[in-house]
Amino acid sequence: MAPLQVADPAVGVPASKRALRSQGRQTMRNLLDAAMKAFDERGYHGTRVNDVVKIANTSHGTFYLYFSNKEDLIRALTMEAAAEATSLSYDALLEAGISLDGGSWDHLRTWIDSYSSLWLRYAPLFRSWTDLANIDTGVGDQVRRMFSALNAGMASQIAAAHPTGDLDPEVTSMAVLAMLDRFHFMREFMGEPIDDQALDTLTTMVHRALFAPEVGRKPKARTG
Amino acid sequence: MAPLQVADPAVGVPASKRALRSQGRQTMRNLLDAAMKAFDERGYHGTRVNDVVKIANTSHGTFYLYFSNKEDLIRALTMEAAAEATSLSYDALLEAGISLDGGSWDHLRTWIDSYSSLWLRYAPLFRSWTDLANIDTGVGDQVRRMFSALNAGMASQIAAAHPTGDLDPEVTSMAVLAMLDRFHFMREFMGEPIDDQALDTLTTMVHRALFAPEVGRKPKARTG
Amino acid sequence: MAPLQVADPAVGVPASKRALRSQGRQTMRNLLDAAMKAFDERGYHGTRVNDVVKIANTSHGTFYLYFSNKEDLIRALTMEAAAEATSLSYDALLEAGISLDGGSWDHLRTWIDSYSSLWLRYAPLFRSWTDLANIDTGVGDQVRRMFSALNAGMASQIAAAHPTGDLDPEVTSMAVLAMLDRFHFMREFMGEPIDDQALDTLTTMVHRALFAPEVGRKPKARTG
Amino acid sequence: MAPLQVADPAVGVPASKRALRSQGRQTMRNLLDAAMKAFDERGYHGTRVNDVVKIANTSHGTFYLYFSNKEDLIRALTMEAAAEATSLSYDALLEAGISLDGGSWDHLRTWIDSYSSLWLRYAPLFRSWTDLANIDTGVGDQVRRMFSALNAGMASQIAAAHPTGDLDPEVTSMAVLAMLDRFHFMREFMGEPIDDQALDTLTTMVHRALFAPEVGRKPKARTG
DNA sequence: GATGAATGAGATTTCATTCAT
DNA sequence: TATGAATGAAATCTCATTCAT
Repeated sequence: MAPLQVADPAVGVPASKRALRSQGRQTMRNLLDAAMKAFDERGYHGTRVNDVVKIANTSHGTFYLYFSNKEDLIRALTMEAAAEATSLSYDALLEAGISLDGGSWDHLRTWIDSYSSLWLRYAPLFRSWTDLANIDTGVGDQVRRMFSALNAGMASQIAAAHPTGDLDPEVTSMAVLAMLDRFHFMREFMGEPIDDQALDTLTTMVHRALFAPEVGRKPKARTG
Repeated sequence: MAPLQVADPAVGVPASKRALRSQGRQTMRNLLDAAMKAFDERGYHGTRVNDVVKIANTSHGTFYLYFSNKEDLIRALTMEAAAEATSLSYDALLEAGISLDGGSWDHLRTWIDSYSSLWLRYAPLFRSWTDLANIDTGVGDQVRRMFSALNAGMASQIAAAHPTGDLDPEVTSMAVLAMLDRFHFMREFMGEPIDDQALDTLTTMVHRALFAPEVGRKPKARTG
Repeated sequence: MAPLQVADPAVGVPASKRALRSQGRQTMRNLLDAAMKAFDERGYHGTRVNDVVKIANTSHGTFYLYFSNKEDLIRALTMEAAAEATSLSYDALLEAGISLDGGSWDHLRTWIDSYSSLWLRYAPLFRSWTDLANIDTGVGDQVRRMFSALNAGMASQIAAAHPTGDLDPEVTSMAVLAMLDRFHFMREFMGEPIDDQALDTLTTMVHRALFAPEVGRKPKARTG
Repeated sequence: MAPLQVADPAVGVPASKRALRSQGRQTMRNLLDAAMKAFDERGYHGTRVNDVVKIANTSHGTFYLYFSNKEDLIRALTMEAAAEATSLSYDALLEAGISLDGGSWDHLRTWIDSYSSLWLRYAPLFRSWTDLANIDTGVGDQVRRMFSALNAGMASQIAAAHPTGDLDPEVTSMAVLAMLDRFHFMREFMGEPIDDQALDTLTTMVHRALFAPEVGRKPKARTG
């Protein structure tokens, strides 16, 4: 089962200035890639501009030709990642012929697969977001926007599948995304593999959470 | 439904030294609380020792009387949090008379409630861990140990409830913990409340994921 | 003929923060004095923070404990200088028993003497102002305020001496201050001494310009 | 009353090299003008090569085709200004039929007018000189030479007008130049106009200072 | 115990100048 | 001629940590 085809990041010109010639574009790409590598190795906060330029095999001065500082850099990367992530949302799912309407386990699995490869690709970034989103307003808003879109798409899929569902689609959807996201992080952190078996299990859990008939007792009405 | 009684947070002597008189004990407590506050406002990396001592209304010099450095401080806090978190694990659950054996929604709800209050109490710390765990080995290991315990406890509960279950209890349990943890973060981040309704929904989802009969297709055997 | 007694600079706490103990006040004083020395040797723009701390025999970090940057430093010095300069204005003159009312050459000489010693004391600063006043708004405004006061005082003295004078006192006064100020700069720049003889000549010129009966033709009425 | 005719500003080749075609000549002129504009806005020290080339609508590389460095640029401008200023000196005055011999107010006024338009034209440069002259030896010497010529010319005019004068012509002349120069600066700095009225007043003051009969007491003989 | 002052390693950033095309 | 890209020396600034009182 192939992952969803994700959109070409393209990205290119972040917060920047003058139009770049091809040499300039290449240098900028190098810096972005280098940053990703550096973040992976040492985390955002542990990464020095110095580390990035060393990996990109260029100079300090050059870095500041393309980014006004480290924050600018992570915003550029975030923009790329957010663009790709959006490709996993509602419309993209439909376009890819994937729908949760029928409660299809396979469709769900395909989508989770796509999410998984996205996560793996941008893991260093995703890890940083947790911390950054609460500090840097720029990144925070970017992430919020992206996440909003993702959540809304998922929620409407869920709603469509559950015309008479008893759970709030927005809350449900957020719980699903939370599980997916953090599961990846935890597996890596604990040194466990993220393989097909793990994703199968994950899929089954999500599938049950969304489509299983109610078992056991329902929550009582509450005040507050 | 009252939250699980969590362990006395008094914690005890961090990485530090000599027995403290009550004045000293108080100063130290002030510093720890101040640190928590500072982390909440600016994140771990954004927090300067300066910020902490200002909030604690004490001086630079005093800080280093109680902690050998900034890491020492966060390790102390982590230790407190980890101690409390452990109280949510297997043994604690049993002691509290809570068991998932029967697939009781109410028992699950009680446990989730406990988790929720723990999370809310230590949110600033939890947010930092994501980033820190990859940088500071000390904290990383503390968190890993704590998480291991939590996961093992949860997994054995699941196993007990599902003697013939088809999903790996360790993986399942990690997915549940992931969902709980991240759900809280996301709700806060998106400005949504973490109220009884949200926790009910969450509980129902976990309950279904764990105890629902299989619906739809099962995963096929895979290679890889 | 003794220079006017100028006010105690006192100054002390510039843009700064917490109350300083005596050690701190001393360090700050050292830095201010060192800065003056450095500016004298290399001009404001030629001076590095490094130069200042080397002269003050302290460290980089200490500098930033007292000043947030080089601009902050020059603003502190400017404040001192402006305070002293104000002591040469109207009220100070009267208090010192000096009045231009009678067109007294001696009184004028005394005042010019005071100005001269002020200038010599703050020469490095005065030189920088020309350039800085147009760049840094902070310094610009400080200087403008001080100069305004000085000019107003002088103008009212002139007006008092010339109840029927034909020249605008404000313009006249500015011309006098201009001459005094720049004369000092030029003498230094051209390597000529600023001695009693030079100041006598200067005094006589100012005296004539202010009190001489009109000689030759007056300006015709003009348009524009 | 028309200003003195000032020398052709075409200047000529600065520190630079090969004969320039007309296109090159134009580019160079653009750069010089741009520099003037930049200096006016941000002062010499506040001006980056970048600012200049942006205003001149050309590139970094091009700048260094015409000037070997930033100092070279300001020296070129200084040379232009100095050439024009020299046109206000002795010979130029005589050639223009202007002489202070007779103590003519009108002749003085004409000369001051010329000085005034020169100053206004080169204000950004003049402002920078104060600071620069103490840093850059090249510019310092250029200015000193120019000023020397100006002063000598003025002094001999004064001497001629005062065969039996009691004041040192060199000192007197310097005081006059000082007044003229700084008066312009101060008027601009304080936001006051430099109009005919102001220049009339200035002229009258200089005229009195130079030609008025002694009033009041003379300085006593001094030692030192 | 407590504190204000001092430190300096190390990170960030600027910008005049050179270079390859 | 002209240009965009690259460079790196040198400056600024931060902040965890130590010290003297």
